[in-house]
Amino acid sequence: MDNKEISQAVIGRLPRYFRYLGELKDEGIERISSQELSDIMKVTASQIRQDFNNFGGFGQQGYGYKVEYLYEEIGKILGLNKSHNLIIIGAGNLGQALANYMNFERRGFLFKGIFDNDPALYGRKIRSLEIQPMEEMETFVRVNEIDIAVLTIPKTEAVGVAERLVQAGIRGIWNFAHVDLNVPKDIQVENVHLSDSLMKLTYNISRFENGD
Amino acid sequence: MDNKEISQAVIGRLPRYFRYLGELKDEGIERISSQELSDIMKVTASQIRQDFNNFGGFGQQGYGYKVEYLYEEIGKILGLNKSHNLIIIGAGNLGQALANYMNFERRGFLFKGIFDNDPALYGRKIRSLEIQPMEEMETFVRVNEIDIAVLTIPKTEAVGVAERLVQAGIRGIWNFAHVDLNVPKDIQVENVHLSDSLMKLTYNISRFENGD
DNA sequence: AAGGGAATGTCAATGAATTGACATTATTTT
DNA sequence: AAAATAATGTCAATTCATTGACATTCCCTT
Repeated sequence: MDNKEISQAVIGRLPRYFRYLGELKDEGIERISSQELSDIMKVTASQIRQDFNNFGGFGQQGYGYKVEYLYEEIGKILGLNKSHNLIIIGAGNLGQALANYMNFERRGFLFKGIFDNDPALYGRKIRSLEIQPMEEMETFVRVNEIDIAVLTIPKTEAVGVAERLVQAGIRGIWNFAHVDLNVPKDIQVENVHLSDSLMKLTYNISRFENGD
Repeated sequence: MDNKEISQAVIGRLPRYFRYLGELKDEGIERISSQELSDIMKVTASQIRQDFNNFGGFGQQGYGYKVEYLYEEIGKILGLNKSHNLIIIGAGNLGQALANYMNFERRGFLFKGIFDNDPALYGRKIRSLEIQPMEEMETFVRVNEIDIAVLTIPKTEAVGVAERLVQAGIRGIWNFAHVDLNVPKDIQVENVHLSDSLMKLTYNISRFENGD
């Protein structure tokens, strides 16, 4: 593998390529050119080739790309060839919704535990997982080799919990709390700031109303 | 107002400024310089000034920015001075979680209805809102002046429902379905593709493991 | 009231990302 | 087997975004 740094702009596009290629594969399509993919995905063919070439050539000149092979390779790049153990911190509405969402499991994301600090919830089951007290979080992470913690707790608690998770050896945090976490740079954080997303939407709506 | 196009890169940063300024305001801090904000937010002071200047000068030379004023102005830019009427399409786990999330209401996002096509759910209440059949969606949008539809339905249904919403006069779609919607360009779409986000996280985790 | 200090607003320079162009190479056809 | 075709891989050009530098302007103190 080439070890030059890949820009996050490129990484951000990989899941979308992966999704479209998966759909093409399911439709039984075996090969595709960057131009055809360009038409479907509404991005330039040049960008597609440029993006893929960051990881070495996946295609064959004069032929195009083999859909299944390309799909598999992008999956590997995204780390989807291995399974990942996750825990959810915060058994509120959002935490429960994510725990119940089956599609993640199909991609190798395995929910191993769910934690909360409300005693009223302890022992309650969500899809075969019992809600556990937060005190047991660290031990659980170590014993069960948890890679990823999903933070669905209020922002006031999030920073402290993140620190504890880092101490316990977590590798990545999927952060739904509306706060920026400050963790060592070898710990990956992916933020999902829903209200930020909603504000972008209202900006674009009102911008359009004001005749732009 | 200046009507030159503002890049989405800038727009994407506005909610974060807004959040930090809100916190500063709550702490009773009245003024701040781009350099101080830079230290807190870990972005360059130059970028902060450049970003704000897209909308005309908010600051005073030699003094800095008035926190409250800046907060209000960015709120206006983001369209948060008006309230927005929303409906949720899809009363599954995620739809219910969003309906129950109180913080949106505080910012003027008013959930007016929730729809599903499962008759077993009709009439069931989520926070004072009865789940309604999807057939009533279009009429409801028109009668209640709904701006924004939140799509929390499977991707197979999402494209068709989006078209119906556009016909009914929706202004924006907050799309949680894992599919790209194809709508007229005067209709705004903001995608929240959770699995894409999770894949970015696993990419960064595995990239780090492979000693990059 | 005037001068010094401080921080903005803005211009220029740099850096990053995207697009365009084309030589190269594999495939397919004759 | 050779020529024609097709589409990649890659280089160069362009566009866009970020950073740096500084003159200008405003506040605040004396």
